[in-house]
Amino acid sequence: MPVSPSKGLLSIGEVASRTGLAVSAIRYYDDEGLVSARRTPGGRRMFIRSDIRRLSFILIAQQMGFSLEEIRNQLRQLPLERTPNKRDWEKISRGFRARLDARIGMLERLRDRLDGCIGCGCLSLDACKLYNPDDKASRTGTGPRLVMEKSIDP
Amino acid sequence: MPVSPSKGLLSIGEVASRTGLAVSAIRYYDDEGLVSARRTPGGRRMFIRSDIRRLSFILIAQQMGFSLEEIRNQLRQLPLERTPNKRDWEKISRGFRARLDARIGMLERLRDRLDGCIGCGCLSLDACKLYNPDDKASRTGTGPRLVMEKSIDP
DNA sequence: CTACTTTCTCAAGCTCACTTGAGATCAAGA
DNA sequence: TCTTGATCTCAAGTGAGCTTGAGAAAGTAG
Repeated sequence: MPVSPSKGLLSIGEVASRTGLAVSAIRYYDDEGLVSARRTPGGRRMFIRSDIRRLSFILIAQQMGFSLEEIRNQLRQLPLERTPNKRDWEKISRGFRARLDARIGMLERLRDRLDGCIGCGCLSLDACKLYNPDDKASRTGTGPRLVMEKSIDP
Repeated sequence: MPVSPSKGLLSIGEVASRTGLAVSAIRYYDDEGLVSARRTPGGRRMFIRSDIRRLSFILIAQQMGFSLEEIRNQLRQLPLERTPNKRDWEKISRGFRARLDARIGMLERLRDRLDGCIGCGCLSLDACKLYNPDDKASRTGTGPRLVMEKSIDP
C-alpha cells in the first residue's frame, strides 16, 4: 500500500481511487489543462488536495451536460498555484447555478409543451410548438449540427 | 421545384427541409432503423407524413440528452406500417414525460446542493454530498465510464 | 541489490452521431 | 432526347472524450 509522499501531495493512483476517475482520464484532463499536476523530480504527477475538488467539479459539470471546453472556461476562474479558497469556489458555483437554472428552465418548458401534446394527443408540428425549443445551441452529446428551424405542418 | 409523388409521400429532400435535418442525417436514421422509408421502384427513399413527427421526436429527445439507442427503444412502441394514432403517441409522450421529470428532479437536487455549497462556501466532498448524485448511469455526451463512487474527504 | 508495482510517454484505437466525397443512377423539365 | 438536379451507395473522415498497449523508467518493500 503506497504512502503519500511529502507535503500531503497525492499520486495519480490515489486521486483516481478518491474521485472514481480512471487514471487515464486524469492524465487526459492534465494534458487538456483542466487540472495541472506538479511533477516529482522523476517526472510523476503529484496533485494537491484541492485537485480532487476540481476533478469532482468536472465530473458533476459533465453530468449536467457541459463540455470539457465549457468546464475549462469555468475553471479558469480558479487560481492554479494556490489552493482555491471559499470565495473562489463561490464565484464558480454562482455561474454554475445560473447555467443550471437555464437548463432546468428549458426542460420545464419542454415538459409543459409535452403536457399540451398529451392533452391533445397530437405531438404535431403546428399545434404543439415543441418544435421551436429555445437553446438551439445546447450541446448534449454530439447531436445534429442543425437543429429545428421553423417547419411547416406535416 | 419538385412535386411530391403519388399518395402524398415525401422525398428525403422535402423531409430535410421540413425538419431542418441534414439529408445525410435522415439517411443515417433510416440505416439505423429510427425511421423506415419506403422505396420507389428506382430505389429512392419516400417518407410518409408521420415520419416528420417521428424525426422531430428524435430531435427533441436528443436535446434532452437521450442517445439514439434509447430513442430507438422508445420509438419501437410506434407502429411502423400504419400511421401512428393519438393513443400511440400518447403512450410515448407519457414515458417520455416520466424521464423528463426524472432529469429535472436530478438537476434540481443538484441545484439545491449547490446552493448549500454557496452558503457554506465549501464545495467539498465531505460536507456537500454533491458527490453522490443519483442517476449514475446517465449518459450525457460520452463522459467518463466510471462515475463518482463514494469518496473520502480531500 | 532485487523484485515488484506504479507511473510515464506516445501512438493508436474506440464509440457515437454524423458528414464528406466519389462515382453512379433516377426523374423531371425544356 | 438531352440536360440538370436530386438521390443513391459505399467508404472514409470528423470531433469529443476517453481507453488500450508497448516499452521504459521511477519508486518501494524485503
